[in-house]
Amino acid sequence: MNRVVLERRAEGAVAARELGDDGTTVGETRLPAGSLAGFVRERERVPVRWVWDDTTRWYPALLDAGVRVERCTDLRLTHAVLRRSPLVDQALLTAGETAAWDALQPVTPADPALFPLEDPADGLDPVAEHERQQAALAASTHPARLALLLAAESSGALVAAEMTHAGLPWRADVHERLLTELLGPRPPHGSRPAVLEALAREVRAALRAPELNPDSPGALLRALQSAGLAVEDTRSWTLEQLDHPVVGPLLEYKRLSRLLTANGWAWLDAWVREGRFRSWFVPGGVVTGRWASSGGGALSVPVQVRPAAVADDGWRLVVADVAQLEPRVLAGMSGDDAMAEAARAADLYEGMVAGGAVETRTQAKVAILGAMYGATRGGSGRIMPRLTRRYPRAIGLVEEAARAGERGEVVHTLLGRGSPRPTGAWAERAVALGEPAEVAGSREERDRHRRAWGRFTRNFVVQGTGAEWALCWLADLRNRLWRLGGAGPLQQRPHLVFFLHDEVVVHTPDHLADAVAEEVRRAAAAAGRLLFGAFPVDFPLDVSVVASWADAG
DNA sequence: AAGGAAGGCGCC
DNA sequence: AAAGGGCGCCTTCCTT
Repeated sequence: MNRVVLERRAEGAVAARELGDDGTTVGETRLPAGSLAGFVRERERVPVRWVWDDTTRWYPALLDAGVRVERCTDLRLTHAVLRRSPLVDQALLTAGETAAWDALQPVTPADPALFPLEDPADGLDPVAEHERQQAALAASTHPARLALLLAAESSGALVAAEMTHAGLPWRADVHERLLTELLGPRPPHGSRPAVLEALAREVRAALRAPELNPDSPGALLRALQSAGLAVEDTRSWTLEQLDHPVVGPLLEYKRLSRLLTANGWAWLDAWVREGRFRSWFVPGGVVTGRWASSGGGALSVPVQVRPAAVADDGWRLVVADVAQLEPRVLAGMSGDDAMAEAARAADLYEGMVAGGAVETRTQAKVAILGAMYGATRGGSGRIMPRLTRRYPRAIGLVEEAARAGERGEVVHTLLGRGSPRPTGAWAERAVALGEPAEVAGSREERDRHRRAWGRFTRNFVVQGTGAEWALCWLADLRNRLWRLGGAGPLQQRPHLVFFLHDEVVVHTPDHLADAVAEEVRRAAAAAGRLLFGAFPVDFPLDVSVVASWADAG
């Protein structure tokens, strides 16, 4: 399949350079300003991979023009992956431009408009960068895995742009009704809603602190202590342990205050337009490969307000999430037959009980989370030896990742995404043994940092490979949805509107909802095969076809 | 006035 | 024996 490299020129013109299979230029088209969308639409009739510096700089305008692309290489994202991958010879990526590619940031429509050719991306040569990346990939120790990662990462960039373009269907009227029921009518700017004000009065009375502002953690802590309560912080979890009349109203105040500040009327004003919630998804925004988001808190849309996410008339939401993604990924990447056997159950934790590793589901969950996060709250520590005997490869993999991190080494995901190098005095010690003591901090402090980094690398390999599975799922699903039909632009077909780590939401015409649900499952199975080949690890989904997101699950 | 740290809490 | 991963974003509070 040919590739076409797009490059901005002066005055809004674009150069499109066609590369043949061997990477040599076989043609070049110069496009005057305004003609790019038409060119891309035509060229898409024959399979092509677009190569561009950064999807956020090209794709939103194409989508606005009604043009969808099948595949791309996002050089900014693939550069970032390759630069950190321990499977790659970094010398092959090095050039005068490398630092500029390292520094390149995605853009959002909210960014101040850049004047033409003032964008740092415009000083970069995408053809040269693409050649360096292809050479590095070809020479890497696992070119097939890395190539899959680069393709998935780039597909993710397309999905992210498409999800922002389409937006998550959001009924402001439903949301406002919910706010009014819980908080009272919208108050004038700067004052508390009636329900919150009443709760604040109750809190002040219970603590005999008539001037208290319950939003001030410091003042609240002092008031609690003056009332004779032995607390060191004001977290909800701490307050729940207390027996005092203030606890009820204070917890309710915190719950509703959180709703008001995070997803209240101001949030609606800022983020919901024309029936859609539009935030920006940031592929590769997290070092592990998970996505970040920007604007509106898309990574934490509370269950409380999900009733407002409602499909259009004649449309449905297909909501799908993977049960226990990360333990399943751990079973697959470690090749642990016993854990894969447990993962054959719809509930992996029940599978562990059935396999005799533990007595109860709760034990199973605590133990697995402990193994993946490095936590051992009492009970988990006692179960670990049994877990290690029963699942030697799975537990061995995360333990080795933790030890490597503690030694200051880089670890990597199944497909080759590398962890960051540790910084700080303890890491320098780890690398250069025998340095003078007392360089920075106490021995205890250094050990604390070392163990914390071990917990990070322990989790990195699992979280990061989980993110790779999810990217493959998403990329395959995107293409399946497109093929499901329709002739119109994206928003008239089934399309993705939300993605969060192990969960997707598809907005689809009613009559295609069941077909979408089936494709979501097939895409999950395909992702499992892409990452783990024939190794038998299942990724069962919970799939709901609903009018409102709140009805899923 | 602006910026950042800290406390806190929502999501996976 | 103990050891809790990754985010975004709100308000308060302090510094510059």
